[in-house]
Amino acid sequence: MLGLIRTTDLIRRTFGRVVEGQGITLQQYNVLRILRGAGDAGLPTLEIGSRMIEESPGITRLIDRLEAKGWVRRERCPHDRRQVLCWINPAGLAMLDALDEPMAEADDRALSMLSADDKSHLIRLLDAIRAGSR
Amino acid sequence: MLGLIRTTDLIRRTFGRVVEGQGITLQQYNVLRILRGAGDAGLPTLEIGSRMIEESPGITRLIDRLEAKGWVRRERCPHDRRQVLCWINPAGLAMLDALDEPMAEADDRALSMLSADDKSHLIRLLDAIRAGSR
DNA sequence: GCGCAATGGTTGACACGTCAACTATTGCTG
DNA sequence: CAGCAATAGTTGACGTGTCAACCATTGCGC
Repeated sequence: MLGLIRTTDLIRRTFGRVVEGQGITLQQYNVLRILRGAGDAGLPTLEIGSRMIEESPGITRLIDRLEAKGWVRRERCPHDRRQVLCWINPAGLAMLDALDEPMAEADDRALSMLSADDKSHLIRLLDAIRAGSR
Repeated sequence: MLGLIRTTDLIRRTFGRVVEGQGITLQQYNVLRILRGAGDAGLPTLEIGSRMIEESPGITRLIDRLEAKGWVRRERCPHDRRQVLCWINPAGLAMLDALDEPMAEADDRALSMLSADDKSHLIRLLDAIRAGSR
């Protein structure tokens, strides 16, 4: 239990330090990654939220900040005017690209001490915990 | 990586929900547990922080709130007037006691899907990650 | 077509976590 | 013993998570 929390905090900080070089936080990075994956179609606000682990109010403000920094564009959807679609813009894409390499390295380093077997076992155990904590 | 973060978030919320019945957060609960363990000797602020995973400013304010709710007493240490000692008081102890049982149950439930072997394996893997992320 | 519940978001308020800057003490060093 | 670095803690500012309350828009049922 405690080990889980401590380990995750450590990991989060490690990756946070990688992205902060670009003046961004880990959560903001995650949102941008999701938007990059969505491509030209864009994504409604809550859809982004559901791909993270967060409640909507957090998402709204997260995107407020990304928009203020000029990495994201938002527009009310014409078909369903309740929705607000979000896109990553070129500046955001460029910034993400600059992080791809360092993030991949950090990823390697973070789990380099585990064998492939260890990793898949870890994943199975974590999945089991989540499946059981319904 | 992602599994680690998702699982921990889930766990944190699960335990958070248990303690919120007493009008307390998980972090506040952790501080009180540490203070209960310290007994009559009390603990200096930063010592509490080092047993959690947090930087000092967070601790100061965490304890501000605990003191405001009447669960903790603070006093400047006479021997080293830089330090501020903290003690849990009777009201805090009573509140903690009320949580012992539900927390133990939640603990059982949270990991009930894992065998003893699985648990020790998980702990080993997590320890390995922390040891390697130096 | 009207009424109303459901859906999609936003705002306000509060608890954290973290960084940087600052105060108060200690205690070492010359 | 004067001076200064190290230690203990606090304050300010900002990003993030979460709850509750709220507004706008849709779309279903009658």
